[in-house]
Amino acid sequence: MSIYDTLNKEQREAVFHTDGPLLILAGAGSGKTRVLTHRIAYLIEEKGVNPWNILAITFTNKAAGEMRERVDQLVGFGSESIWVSTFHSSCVRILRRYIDRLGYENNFTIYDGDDQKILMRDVCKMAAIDTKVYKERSLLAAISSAKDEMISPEEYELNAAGDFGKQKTAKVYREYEKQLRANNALDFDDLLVKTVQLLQTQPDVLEYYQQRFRYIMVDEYQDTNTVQFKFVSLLAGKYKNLCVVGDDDQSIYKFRGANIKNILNFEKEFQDAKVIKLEQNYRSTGNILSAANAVISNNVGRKAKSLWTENKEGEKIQLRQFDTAYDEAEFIAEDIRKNVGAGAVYNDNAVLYRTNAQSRLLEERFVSSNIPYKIVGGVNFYARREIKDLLAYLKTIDNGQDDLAVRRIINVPKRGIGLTTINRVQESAAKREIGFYDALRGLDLIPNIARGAAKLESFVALIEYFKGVARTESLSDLIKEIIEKTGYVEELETEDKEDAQARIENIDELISKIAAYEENSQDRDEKPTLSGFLEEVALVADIDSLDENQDYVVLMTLHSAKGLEFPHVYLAGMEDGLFPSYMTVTSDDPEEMEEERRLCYVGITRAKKELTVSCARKRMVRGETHYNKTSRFLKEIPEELMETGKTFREDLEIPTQNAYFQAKQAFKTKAFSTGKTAQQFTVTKGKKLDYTVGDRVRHIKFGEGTVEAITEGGRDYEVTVQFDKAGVKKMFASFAKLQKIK
DNA sequence: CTTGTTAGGATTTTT
DNA sequence: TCCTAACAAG
Repeated sequence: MSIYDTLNKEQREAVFHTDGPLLILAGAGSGKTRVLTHRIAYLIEEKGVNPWNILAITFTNKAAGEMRERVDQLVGFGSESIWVSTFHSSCVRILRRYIDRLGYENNFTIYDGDDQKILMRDVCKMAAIDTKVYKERSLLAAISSAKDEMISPEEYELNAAGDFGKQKTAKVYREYEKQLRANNALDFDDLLVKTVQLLQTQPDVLEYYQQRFRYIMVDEYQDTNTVQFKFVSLLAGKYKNLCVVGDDDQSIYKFRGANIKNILNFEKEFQDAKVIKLEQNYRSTGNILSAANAVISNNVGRKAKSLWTENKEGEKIQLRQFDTAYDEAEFIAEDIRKNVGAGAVYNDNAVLYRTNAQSRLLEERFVSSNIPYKIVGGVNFYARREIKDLLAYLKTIDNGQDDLAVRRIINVPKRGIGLTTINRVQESAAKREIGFYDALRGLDLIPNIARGAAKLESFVALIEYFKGVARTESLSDLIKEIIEKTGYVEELETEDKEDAQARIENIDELISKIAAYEENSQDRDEKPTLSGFLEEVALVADIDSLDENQDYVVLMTLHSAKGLEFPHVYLAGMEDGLFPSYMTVTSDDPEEMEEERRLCYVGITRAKKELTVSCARKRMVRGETHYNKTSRFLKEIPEELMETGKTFREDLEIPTQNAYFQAKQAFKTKAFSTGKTAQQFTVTKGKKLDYTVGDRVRHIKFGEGTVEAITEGGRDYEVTVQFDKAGVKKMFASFAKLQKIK
């Protein structure tokens, strides 16, 4: 019996078809990862392919890690020399070796969205563009889609003839590119664009990678954009051993340039491509799958396919409607608690929503219900202020050409270097066409900075000192030295007590991430370098931090949930205007609604055993109360598949723009809630706390600590606790749910 | 040059 | 509602 016997007919066909182009259309839950991993195993074990010649591209680092792990289990040895990585990190690896051929230095830095925006602001200032008329974000969006389509600034300009707005954009695009180059920096899109440019212009480099990657596999193929497709087709151009796996029904990144034509064009670009459909679903119950099929069948533009399953019908889909989003959150928390009581672990449950902002209410509810949870998304760890500051130090030490980084930290912590001084340096640097940091090193050449000169000099001396440390000491020592010498943490502490603790924790985490990086490199027999660390850090997504070994409920957006599965799934906020989003509802492009529906399909098919969909009649959005109808997607699920609780009333559909009605509602709500608060007031206060000053207590998130003070707040007790790990926190007793220890 | 105040924007999704 | 960036005052 071999490992391939457990596959079905189509899966086996896909695994055994090793040579020549192959397109696998894999429906949700049809075991595509199994096919990919078994295919790799088959290549190595049966076909004698050197692992070194295999490249597998996934969407996230997490998926890459999992794939490697699973291949590891199937293959005896050698899996470590397979390249399994994301598009972006593959490109970085190639560019680090060869980008000097395009006139960059090999230690280029990578700009994230925030960096791009700062750079764009400077560009607009320079080009005298009013950012009130042309927003940085929309300019960047235009440039990004141009890059996705591999349109250069010059081409963009040609296309812009006659269109004033486009001409402006073209001008900005050109200047933006110039600045990036001057900073020796690439943005995310550049990583792909420059790699393709490199492969197109350097025959020997192309030849090398074509030889090396004789077998290429691409996961989540439906979400690739034009430049990614070009990258893959160049690499596979010689041997054509390219296997792509995708599902057009799960294409949810069109807004980011994902090009559905890549699936359709595949057979054109690679003639005699074999196409295999995987249509048996192993993940979900019959009811869940029927619901998913029913919803997605409303889309016109899709490849015909029919997913089926041998699984049992299972539970009906639970539909709940609530008065407010608070009620919804409360229900979800309680229901999860019920699941856990019935034998599930927290990890079996996931709550999915359309926008990150929805996580807040849920989080509050989970804290007060003592349910461990993890929120994926929102602000990336490496995008936090304190982390970016420290990374800017590291970047400055590593690559003095990154002006953005230098300017970020020149006065952080405060050194009395103000805007006027910085601008003078900037002007002088621009005039002489040298970098900001280089200008700092030749201070005497800059006019009118007599007063600031001494401070600037000591800043330069500090950086030069760090460079020395970087040469002789380990990375861990370097970061500690930076924190020490700059007094960064002390500065934080004096600034604001509330935030400071969390920020210091983040810094500690950064230190351990650096240590982990050093360890990992040593395991791989690589030398840990500053550039290496910065590179790794630039490309991590929040989803990568999900850890199956920890038991928590996962909260995330539908987009982040792609590729994951859970026994119990909650789709929250199923309301028109939220999901599908307001933008989509008001748009006159029907394609957008189809994409939104695909997103819904992705959400439904994440569920293995039980799916709960919920909505609220009334929801606070940016401080305003919105009255939403139930989502049109709910109406697309056949009624017989659903079960509604007592709380659901479909008849009640509230008009959105009726001022009188809203006023009436608001009045009612107010009247009602005052009464309720008064009640709560007595309840909470009447209830005595079972701990007092000096007692040891436990908090769900912050761990153990000692109560330092208890004060009577407006309607609740305010408790100050010194936590062992998390520092001092102030919180409301009824919200914090502290438990006394012993 | 630093600090405090205010006005405006954000929330559709992210490597 | 909350956060950021721009502006004004010390």
